Amino acid sequence: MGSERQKQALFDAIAVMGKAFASPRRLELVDLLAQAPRTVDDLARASGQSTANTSQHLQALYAAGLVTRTREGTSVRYALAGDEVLSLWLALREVSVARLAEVERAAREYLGGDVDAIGRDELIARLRSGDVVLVDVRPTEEFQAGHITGARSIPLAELEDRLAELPVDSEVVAYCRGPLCAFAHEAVRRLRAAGRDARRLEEGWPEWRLADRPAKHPRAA
Amino acid sequence: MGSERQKQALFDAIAVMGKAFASPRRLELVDLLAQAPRTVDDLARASGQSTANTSQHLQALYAAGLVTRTREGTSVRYALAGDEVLSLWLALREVSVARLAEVERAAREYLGGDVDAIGRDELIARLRSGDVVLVDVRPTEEFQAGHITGARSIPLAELEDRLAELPVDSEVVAYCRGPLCAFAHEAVRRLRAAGRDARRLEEGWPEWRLADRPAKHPRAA
DNA sequence: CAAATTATCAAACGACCTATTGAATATCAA
DNA sequence: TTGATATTCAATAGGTCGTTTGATAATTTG
Repeated sequence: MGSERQKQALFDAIAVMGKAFASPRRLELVDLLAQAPRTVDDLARASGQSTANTSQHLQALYAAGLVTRTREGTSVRYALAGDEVLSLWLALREVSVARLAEVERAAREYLGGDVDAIGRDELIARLRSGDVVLVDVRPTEEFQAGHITGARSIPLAELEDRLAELPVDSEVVAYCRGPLCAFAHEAVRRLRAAGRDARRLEEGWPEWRLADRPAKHPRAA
Repeated sequence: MGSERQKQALFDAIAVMGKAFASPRRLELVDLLAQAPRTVDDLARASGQSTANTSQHLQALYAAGLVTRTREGTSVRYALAGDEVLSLWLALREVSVARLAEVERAAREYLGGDVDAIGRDELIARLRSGDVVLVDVRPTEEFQAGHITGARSIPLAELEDRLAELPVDSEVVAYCRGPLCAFAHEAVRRLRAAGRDARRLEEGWPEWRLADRPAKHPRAA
């Protein structure tokens, strides 16, 4: 029968993974990696922290088994270690939104005013009948790493300049990184300001992919 | 559009929940609460730490929204804040076993030699045909707080004394707190040593209960 | 009301974690 | 080989976290 010391060693080992989720900066990196694999430098720029610090956090995530890394020439590309890790992150995020008022408040503040949303099932039906245009407003690299089948890529920064690409008579549905990402909210607000009929998809690309919906994987699994 | 500062505030808030999972002692408390609600004193004794320390950790868990508490006379009873929290804990544990070699190693060491196991579906079939006895080897209070229908309670400590209660011609299936709990492993070893035909159930009570009621957030599963 | 039980608080010390800085290493291209 | 880019390492300082100890608050019991 296992001893008390062995049981504590077990919890100590599990807490290594728990600790990995204990830093906001690391969570931000995990959230970025949930969209697409990236290099250290890329992650440092996207998360607005120094390269050395980013590297250090990535190594902590690596030690916790949450990410993999592969050398690519002069760069090192990090990626989430698997879909279980992705769903663990999504679950943590979801529970924290549900149970921590402060998270909910910070999310509302960050996302700005609420905009009309559309659910998965309705989107699929509308896509099938062809009377809706689906737009991926994330950065191009993330779109290229994987996106919802049938979506076209118009990064938020280019939205106003490329309005002409969107048919005037169809409703536009925008999606981005997930329910806590501000891109789709902002896209819908700008589309509405331009007189378009627009809603945001309730979920983002990672949630859609996990739900095993039609998706395009360039780096096929 | 949300500012960088607001985004960081959001991750800061989520990290509050992450931090709650960063301490082995807290994880042990969560694991105990996954079996049944308990008082501070009870948890302190069960986890082998001081009352003051236990109370402090419980308050950290409370601040992270992972547990609820209710006063009951002179005691305070803590409980997991919901099934989402339970499945989040189970998910973290599972991923850590899958991705951290050290967890897997510590688990093997703690559990002792491997013993034959039986899966959920097979157990249900065998229970229906009546040629198996299901034994819950957890402490009595945990059995009383909830158990698999049809199981009888024989805490591990009483197993040898109560061998006569188990029919000699039926196989015995033992279950406990979960796959990282040593009770069922040890029970099977003792039953075998007593000449009985015995296996352990692969999962424990919390997993069984969650599987019975499909999660409210199947996306996170 | 006083005593006993249970839980929380407060202070203090040590241990650990985080961010920064500057140096060191690895890979590629010339 | 040298230079350039990308990443990691090492050292440090500041902050946070965890445990212990002893005292305090809330509730029940005598």
